[in-house]
Order: sequence, then C-alpha cells, then structure tokens
Amino acid sequence: MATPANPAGDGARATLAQVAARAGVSASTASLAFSGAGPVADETRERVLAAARELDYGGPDPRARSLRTGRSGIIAVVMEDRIRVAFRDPMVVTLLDGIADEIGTAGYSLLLLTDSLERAEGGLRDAPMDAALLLGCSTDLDPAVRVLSQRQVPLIGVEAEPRPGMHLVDIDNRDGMRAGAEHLHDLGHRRVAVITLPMDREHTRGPLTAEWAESSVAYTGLERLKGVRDVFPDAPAVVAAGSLIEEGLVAARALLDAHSDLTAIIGQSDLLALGAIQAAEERGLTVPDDLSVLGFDGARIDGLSRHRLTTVVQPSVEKGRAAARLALAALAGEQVESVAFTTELRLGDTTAPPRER
Amino acid sequence: MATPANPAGDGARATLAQVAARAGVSASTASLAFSGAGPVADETRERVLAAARELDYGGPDPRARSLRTGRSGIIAVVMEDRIRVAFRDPMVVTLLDGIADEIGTAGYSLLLLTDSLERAEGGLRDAPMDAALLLGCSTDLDPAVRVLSQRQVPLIGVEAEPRPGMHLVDIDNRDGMRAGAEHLHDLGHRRVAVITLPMDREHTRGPLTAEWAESSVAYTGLERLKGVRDVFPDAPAVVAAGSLIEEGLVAARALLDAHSDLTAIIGQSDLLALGAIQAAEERGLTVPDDLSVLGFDGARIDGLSRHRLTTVVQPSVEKGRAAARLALAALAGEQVESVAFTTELRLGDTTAPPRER
DNA sequence: ACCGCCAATCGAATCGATTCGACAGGCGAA
DNA sequence: TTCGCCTGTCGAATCGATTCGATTGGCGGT
Repeated sequence: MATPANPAGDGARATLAQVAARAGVSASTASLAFSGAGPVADETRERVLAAARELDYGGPDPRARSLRTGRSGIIAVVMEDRIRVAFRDPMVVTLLDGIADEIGTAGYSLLLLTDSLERAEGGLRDAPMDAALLLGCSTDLDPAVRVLSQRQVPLIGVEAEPRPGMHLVDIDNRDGMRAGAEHLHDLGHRRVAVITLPMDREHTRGPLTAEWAESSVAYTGLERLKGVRDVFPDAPAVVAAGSLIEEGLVAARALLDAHSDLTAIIGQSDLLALGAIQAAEERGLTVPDDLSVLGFDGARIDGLSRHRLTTVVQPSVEKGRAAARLALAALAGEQVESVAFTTELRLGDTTAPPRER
Repeated sequence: MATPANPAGDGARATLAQVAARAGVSASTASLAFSGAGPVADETRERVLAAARELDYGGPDPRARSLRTGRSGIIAVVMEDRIRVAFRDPMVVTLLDGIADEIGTAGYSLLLLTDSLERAEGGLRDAPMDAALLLGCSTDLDPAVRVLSQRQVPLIGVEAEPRPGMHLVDIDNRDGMRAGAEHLHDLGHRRVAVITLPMDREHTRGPLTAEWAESSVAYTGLERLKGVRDVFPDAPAVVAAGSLIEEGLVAARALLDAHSDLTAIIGQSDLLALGAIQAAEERGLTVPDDLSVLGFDGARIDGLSRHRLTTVVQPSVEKGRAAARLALAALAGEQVESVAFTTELRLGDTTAPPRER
C-alpha cells in the first residue's frame, strides 16, 4: 500500500492503458468503466477499479480528456480590476457567488481572469475555458472580446455594452436610477449631484467632463448617469476611481465644496453613497435632514452605518445565476437569449424633504 | 475579412496544421513560429502568422498544448466555504490578491474551487491544474488532500495542519495570539474570554467544548486558542460560525451574558472582534474602558468602526505571495521549503487597563 | 433449429498540438 | 579543399484519453 506497484517505477502517474492492461481489458472498456457511458459488466468494472486502486490511479487525466472531448469543464470570469479591488465591491462578490453556485452544480469550475492582455502568455489568450463571462461593470472590454471570440468561446457580458456575438445580462440601470431621482424630485429636491463609477480604464478621478459623458467605455456608469439626468438635466457629477467608500468620501467632499447649496447626493453605488454620508457627517451635516443620500445596488453591508440607505436594489445574485445559465445554455447548444432584470427602489432613512433655507 | 477563408467551412476553428499547410510549411515549423522556441527564419514566421490571420487562427489550442506539455497554466485555490461567505473575510481576499498577483506575473491563472467532493464530477476531481493551494483556515481538508495527491498535484497548504507531501505557509498563530494575551495581562486583565473561528466542518456555534478543543480539524483556531490559554488557562471560549461581524456580535452577547465579570474579549479575527465591540456598545459598555477588545489579522476595514482595533497583525498579502511562489517553485522542480511568517501586535485604542470595580 | 437482437468488449482512429532526431545547405576554419 | 558546425526545416512519435464501428456470444421468440 505504501508504494503502489507501478510498472513504470514510481513517480510517474499511471495511465488508463496501464490500468486496463492490469485488469486484462482493453483501454476502451476501462474508459467505459470509469465514465459510465456504455454497458460494462459489473464484474469487469470491479476488476478495472481494483486495478486502478492497485496502481493508485486517480481517474482519467483532465488534459487528455478535454482534448478529446473538446470540453475543459472551466468557465472563466473576466474582471477588469485586480482581485483586491474588485472583491471589495459587495456586488462583485455576490455576483460571483451566484455564478459559482450555478456553474458548480452543473459540474463546472470557475477560472478567475483579469482582462489585461499585456502579458505575453497566460491569461485570456491561452487559458482553457468553455465559456467566458465578462464583468464589464465599467470600462473597456473590447480587446478581451476580440481574443475570445477568435477562440470561439461563447461570451456572456454582464452589464456590458452590447456587442456582436455576445449575449447579455443586464439590469435597467437607467430606469432604476431615474426612479430614484424621481423620488428625490418628489421630495422637493432640486439641487442634486452625482458620484459616478469610474469612467475610463485608468480610473481617473475628477469632475465629469463632456468628453467622458460621451465616451462609451463606461456602460453602467453612463446608463445610471442618464437616469439621473432624465430628472435633473444639469446635475453636476464627480467621477470616482472605484466603487469604494473612500472614493465616495473623496468625491462627496469635492461636490460639497463646489456646490454649497446641494440638498441631495446620488451615489452610483451603495459604497459611494456611504462615502457621501461620511462626508456629510464630517462636516456636521445631518443625513437626511441636511442632505439626502441615495445609493444603487442594495448591497447588504455589515452594520457599516447607522442608516438604512435608500437605494435602488438590483438582484445581484440572480444576475450571476442568469449569466451562468446563459453560458451553460450556450454550451449545450441551446438558443441563448439575453436577459434583463429590473430594479426596485427601496426606501430607507437617508432621504427626506430638503430642509427649508 | 468578414468571413475568413476556412477550408473546413466556417464554424470550425482552424488548426495549426491547416495554418501550416496554408503557409507552405510543416506543422513543426508553424509550432516553432508561434512558440518562439527554436530557430525560425523571419520570413517564414511572417508567412505563418499571415496564414494564421487569414484563417482567423487565434493560436494553439490550450487543451492540446496542455496534454502534450503536461502543463495547463492553471493553479487552483481550494477554499472550504462558498464564495459569498469566504469573500466577506478581508483576509481571504487579500490572500487571494497576493496569490493572483504572483501567479499572474508568472503566466498562470487562478482556478477557484471549493473542497466539496460530493459532486460526482467537476471540481477537485477533474479540473485541470498544475498545483493547488489549500486555504485550510479552519476545517477539514483531508479528502481534498487525498484526491489531489493521488493526482500528483503539488500541494501548498496555507495555515493548514502539516500533512505528508504538502508544503506549508504558516504564521505564528500561537505566539502572536500569546503576545496579544500578554498585552491584556500586562494591562491587568484577568477575566478574559475568546471568540474562536469555526471548529468543525458544519460551522456549529456554541460554547467551546473539550471535545472541540482536542479535535484537529480547526488548525488555525486551535493554535490561536492555545496562544490565549498560554496566558489565561481558563479563559472561556465561544465558537463562532464564521469570521464575520455578525458572528462576533452573537458570540460576544453569549459571553457577556454568561460571564458578567469579563474585562476583555479576544476575537480570533478582526471581524469577530468588531462584532464584540458592537455587542459591548449595544449594552452601553464603553470600549476600552468597560471592556477591552483584541483582534487578530490587522485587516484594513473600511471605516467600519470609530475605533482603531488593537490587533495581532499578519502579513496576509505576503502570505499569498509566498504560497504562490512555493507552488511555482514546486512546478519548476526546485526544492521547496515551507515558509513561516511572524505576526506583530499593533496597539490601537480598544485595549486599556480594566476599570476598577 | 434458426434468426435477430442485445449486452459486452475490443481495435483503431482521433483530438491538436509539441518535440526529438534527422537532414540539407551554407559558412568559416584549418 | 574538406571537415565540422550552425541554421532552418521537416517527419514522425507522443501526450492520454474518448468514441465509433465491428465483433462475439448468449438468449428468447417463433
């Protein structure tokens, strides 16, 4: 038992052929015994499994199997940020959870990739995968799309700008944000500002310029911005460098400095909104009496604030599941249709009528 | 350009052989032209690349390549929890970040696996991987270890109990925790309780029993517990169901109920400690005057608390990097030695001498 | 008694690359 | 001039499985 009898000496893993030989059957039969496809006599199967045990054979080599079958059992998730950054966003985490859950039960595993193509090797270009999910939450995925579609990998975009050959999972960013803005408008707010998600690949901070507002790289951020501007056409906006509390804080400070008469701030994500609340409190402003704050996402964030944020809730786990299901459907050769979810405004205690001045 | 000339009709991806044929060279030469290994005349390479472009060939198939070379370019990370749970722990995220960074620059990608072996297919058993990192933060990894070592995959354990054939990256959990406990002792504390990490696979909550304290599945939690008990041999302990703020809150409530004379609570992670702070505040206790709280990890947690937690800091990103480097070294056939990091006590404002009673 | 069918097994082709050894030709050194 | 070496290219073997079609033997139906 200590040293399994290995014809090739030890160190080398046994092959199916060796197992078959030892069991006195052909490789084809041994393969059937392992995979369960095709009829095999119980007694034969037992003999094969016994031989495998004796040789310490752990089952067919995934590499060979995947060459032959054309399937690797891997679904890739392509993100733009490095892990440390991306995973601080609860939306990304819940999305991934939904994805992992769904593909896991289907027998697939999850490969985590970033879309940097600079590296000569590794990554997008030559990782094995059966399908790819692109999390295009903010910036440019075009190069990744090009490489992967050349490799004929089915592509699912999550909140990404529509592209030929890519199926989509989306939410009604614009409508949802508009509903939120209307809520503020109904309360009487007129001087409202926005903190947006990053607008370019470099994640540059700063006031939103017309150039950015016309660019097309930041799909989600732009859609949500449109939603606000549908109600408040002139709302000033500051671009954050990421969906993070600190970024919301920095951006909100800038907004409060530049526009002393603001009565409400809209964060394009809950984390940004929480940063805005911090900025307000920092200056002695009470939320919601002195400043209303609205978020987007509906993230459940650990006792992070004494407030219940008023926010536009999106079904993030479901989004992940749906994306995974689209990928699985594409792999099964089924007709794939894009999916769109709807958001819902959840009232908390961070919005109220503006204080009379 | 729209429809690349594909001899096999479209839909089917071109193969290296087809590209070679079109370029008028042999498959071997075409391979060399792509991989850069071996001498190829510039003019020939150009011809090959041109042919590839014409056929819309995106480079060698990873599956075939990995069968031939025996390398898949994938390093797996095996966690015990589902993503949503695991990724709420900042330590896991930073660890992963370190890992991803290091293996990424080496041209490898990261496969995320959970250690559930229940599923018949997919996952540990047949995902392709060149090495595996086991995050054994708390519970039982034995079955996973068995499967993977049978597959001859180099194994690196991060804070896992030593096992034959597995290299380790560890920190001085016991010493570090002892240093923290000594700090409390020096301040004058005598009645100290602990909130521990999960102690079994099922993540059962409840007071720590002798049975648990002798079990061997929860390596990290037990080591840290020993560190405390080196100083406070009788310190009562409650087991949390996860490294989460809510869990710390629940556990601390139980501790405060059961031991009204406590002057300090030690959380085995920062999140647990933060939960303890919340529990204290909930009862009108002031931290650190009425209750000192000590954490472990040194997580940077977004403005989550008004306190700067006194905690035992571990180099979590470095731990990830080190684990990744061990894996890469093992793949390079180098001699691999286990690595141990040391922790450092960082004083914040959550510990103080106990209030006189 | 014969035919057809099904279960069980096997042989051989195949998936798409990499790589080793061989070979041809050109060049410099002795 | 000749020998050896280096460069560029090719053919063939190989990685380890899966799978298709063929083969064999046993069995029930008529």
